[in-house]
Amino acid sequence: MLPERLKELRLAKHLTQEDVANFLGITRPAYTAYESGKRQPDDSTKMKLAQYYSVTVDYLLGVNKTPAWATQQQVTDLKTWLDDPAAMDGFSFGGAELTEDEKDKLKMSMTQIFWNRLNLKRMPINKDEGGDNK
Amino acid sequence: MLPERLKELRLAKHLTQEDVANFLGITRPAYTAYESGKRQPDDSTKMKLAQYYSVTVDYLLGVNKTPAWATQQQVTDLKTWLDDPAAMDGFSFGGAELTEDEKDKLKMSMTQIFWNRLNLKRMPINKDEGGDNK
DNA sequence: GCACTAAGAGAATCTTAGCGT
DNA sequence: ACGCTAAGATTCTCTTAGTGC
Repeated sequence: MLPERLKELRLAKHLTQEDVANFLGITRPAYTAYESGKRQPDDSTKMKLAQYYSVTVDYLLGVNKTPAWATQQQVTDLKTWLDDPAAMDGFSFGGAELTEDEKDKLKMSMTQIFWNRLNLKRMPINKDEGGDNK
Repeated sequence: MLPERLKELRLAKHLTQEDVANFLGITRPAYTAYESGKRQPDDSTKMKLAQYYSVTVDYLLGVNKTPAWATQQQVTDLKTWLDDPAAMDGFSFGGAELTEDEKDKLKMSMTQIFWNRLNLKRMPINKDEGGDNK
């Protein structure tokens, strides 16, 4: 998932692999390996990339995917709510309206909260008291 | 930053290092190294942990910190807005109100958007046309 | 010029085993 | 019980050098 994101974001800004490699302070082949999925950048590099493209690390990793246990009804509910213009209408940020990009980021976060909420209902965290100590 | 987060989240759930290690499918010492900061979990493990604790990977990595270039005025503006109860008043999510935990997560995302917005004004992305081709 | 691949050195990680509280 | 450390083997990453479009 991370390779696709990197390529998508890079091409959207009309940058070459060398441009990004120079920004990161690494060589071209090293960055190529990221987009090829052969190697993975460390945390520091990932955070640099996320800030460079103004996205979250979660987005780079593809965390905001629909979980496997999601029902079709839940997917529909989420989409309906996110696509409702009223959801973020009048939602100002320190006096200034949100841009479309910012709304997208906010929707991504809300999507994550949405699935987390359902996940908590499905798998409440409870300590495993009963061990295998015969 | 990640070590502190892991310990903080684990203790909040009253879990032992072994509990988390078993969940991740690794040994106790391996997980201990994460909290000690001696080793770093791979992406897959980080995503597991983020979902386990219902937080974002950005939060685990400490991305939502105040940037170094932030002015005191900006910090104050952000805090004032986030602390305003009206900011998220009447903000329902598919009919259900947000919990305090969910509001915190949303505030974290908005904080990130806030700093990203200011960062874009400071450092607009422009391709480096002028190379060193003498 | 841009993107990809190969080989070698270097660095990080995991498990097993053992120590301290 | 819980948490931390040491040593060995395994695995991954980075740079340099070279190929194709």
